[in-house]
Amino acid sequence: MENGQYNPRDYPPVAVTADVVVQTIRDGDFQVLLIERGEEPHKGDWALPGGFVRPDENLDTAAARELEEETSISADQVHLEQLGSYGEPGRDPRMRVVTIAYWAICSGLPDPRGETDAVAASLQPVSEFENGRIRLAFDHGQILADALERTRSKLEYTALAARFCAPEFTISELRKVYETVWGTVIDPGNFQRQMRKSGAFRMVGERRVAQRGAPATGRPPSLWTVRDSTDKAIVEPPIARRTGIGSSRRR
Amino acid sequence: MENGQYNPRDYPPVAVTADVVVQTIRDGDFQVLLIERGEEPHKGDWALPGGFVRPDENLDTAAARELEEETSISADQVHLEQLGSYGEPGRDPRMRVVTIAYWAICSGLPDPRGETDAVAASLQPVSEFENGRIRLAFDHGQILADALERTRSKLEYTALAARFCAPEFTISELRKVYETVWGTVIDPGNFQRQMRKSGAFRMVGERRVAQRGAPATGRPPSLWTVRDSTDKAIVEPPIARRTGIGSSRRR
DNA sequence: CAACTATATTGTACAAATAACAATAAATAG
DNA sequence: CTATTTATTGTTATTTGTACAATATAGTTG
Repeated sequence: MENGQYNPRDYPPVAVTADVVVQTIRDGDFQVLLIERGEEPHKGDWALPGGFVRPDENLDTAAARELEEETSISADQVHLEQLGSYGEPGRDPRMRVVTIAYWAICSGLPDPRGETDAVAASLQPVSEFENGRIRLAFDHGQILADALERTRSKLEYTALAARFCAPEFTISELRKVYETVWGTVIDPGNFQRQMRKSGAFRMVGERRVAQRGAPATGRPPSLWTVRDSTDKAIVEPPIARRTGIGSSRRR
Repeated sequence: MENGQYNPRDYPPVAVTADVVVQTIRDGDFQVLLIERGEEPHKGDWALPGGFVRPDENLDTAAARELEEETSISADQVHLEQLGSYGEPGRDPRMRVVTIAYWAICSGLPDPRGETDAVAASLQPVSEFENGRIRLAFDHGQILADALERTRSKLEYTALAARFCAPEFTISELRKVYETVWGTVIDPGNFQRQMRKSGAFRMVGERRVAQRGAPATGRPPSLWTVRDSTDKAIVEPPIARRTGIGSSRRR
C-alpha cells in the first residue's frame, strides 16, 4: 500500500463480512442474538448474524444494516461499536473471509425473525454459551467471548448500562443491569450515590409514577436518562466489578 | 456468510492490508515510525508502514511481518496488538482497501531503514503530529490518533509501560515513560510504592549497578523486570493519568 | 577522607473515597 | 391505620490517595 507498484489481481479475492454480537436483557437474563445455520458448513450450529460488506458501504454501515435486518431495530436506537477483526486463514472452509466484528447493546428487542433467509434467529442466554451448552460455528465462539468481556469491562467506566434500559429508567433498573451482566450483587444505597455523583445521568423531572410491569409496591423511584446520547459519557469514579455473587468484606 | 447461497465473484475484490503504529521512546521523546511516500497518491506525505495480508497469512502474522521488515526487530520482542479496522470506501483512491490497524510498543529500535522499497522510514516525534506539523496520508492520521489514545489509556491499568524500556529497568525509568507518554509529572515516592504494590513487576536480584548512559550519580536504583512476559499483567490500582504538566492539589 | 550533591527509597499526616450497614421516606395492600 | 416494600439518605470505620518530609547510598570534590 505504501509503494505504488502493487497489483490487486496478484492476490486471491478476500471476502469481508461484518458480524454483530447483539446483546440485550430479556426476562432478567443477559442474552445474545444467534442464528441457527440452515446450510453447511456447521449446519445446525449457532452463529452470529452478519453478512458481506457491500462495495460502497462503510464497515459501520454494514454492521448497522445487518443489525437492522435481523432485529428490525434502527441502529440509532442502540449502541453499536467495532470489536475487532478475525481473519485466520481457514476459519471459513469455503474461502478466505475476514470478519469485522461489532458488538451492540439494545433494549426492547422485538421477537427476532429470520428475515431474509430461511434461518432462525433467536435470543439465547449468555449463560448457555458460557456453560458450554451452546457451541458456535467457525470462530464465532471466540468473537462472542471477546464481545462479552468488552461489554462487562465497559460497564465499569461508561454509562453504557443505560443502553440495556428504556430511554427513561430508574436507578434500580440500572443496578439490575450491572447485577445481571456481571453476575454480582451491588449495594443499592452506595450505587445510588455513585450514579448521582458520576454526572452521566440526569433526573427527568421529579415525577414519581407507577412503573410498567414493575411491582406496584414500595416507594416510587424517580426516573433518569443519560445526559449524553452519544455514549461518550464517562462514569467517574468507575463502578467496581466484583468477581462472584455476594460481596466480600475486604478486597 | 450465514446462508449458503453466496457467490464471492458477485463482489468486486477487496484488498486487506495490515498497517502498524510502531511506538517507542528515543532521546526522551515519544516517537512513531513513519514512512515518506515516494509515489502517488499522497506522494511526499507521511504514512504508516504496512502492506497486503498474504493469502495464507494470519492478520497478526501479517502485522508482525510488516513490523519486522520495517524495524528488523523480531515481533516477540515487542508488544503488538490489534487496534481496529478502517474501511471507508474511497479512503484509498485506487481501490477498495480495508486496513486492519495494529499498534506496537518497542524499545531499542535501531535506526530504521526503508527495507524493501525506495521509501524512507524514520522515527518522528508524536508531538509533531499532534501539533499538526506532520500530516498523514489517507486516513492514517485517524489511525495514529486512535493508537496514541489506546496506548495512553492502557498505560493506566497494564504493565505495558515496561515495553518502552529494556528488559531490565529501574522504577525511575518506568516513571519517565509515563511522564513522556502522558506529558505529566508524577511524584517519585508515590510511584515507587504503587509499582511495588501492583505486583506486576519483580525485582531482579538486589543488585545496584551503574547504569548504561545514565548519570552516574545519586543512590543507585534496583533493577526490575515484568513478572508476566505475555503482557497480560494488570496494574492494580491503576495509575492516575493527569491531564496537563504539573500536579494539581485537588481533583 | 569529609562534605556536598544527586537520585532512590521510605515515612508521615491529612484529605478523600469506599463500603458496610442503619435509618428514614413514600408509596401500596389489606 | 398498620404492615410491607422499595427508594433514598445517614453514619461510621477502614482504606486509599497525595503532598511533602526525611532518610539512604552512592559518586564527586576539595
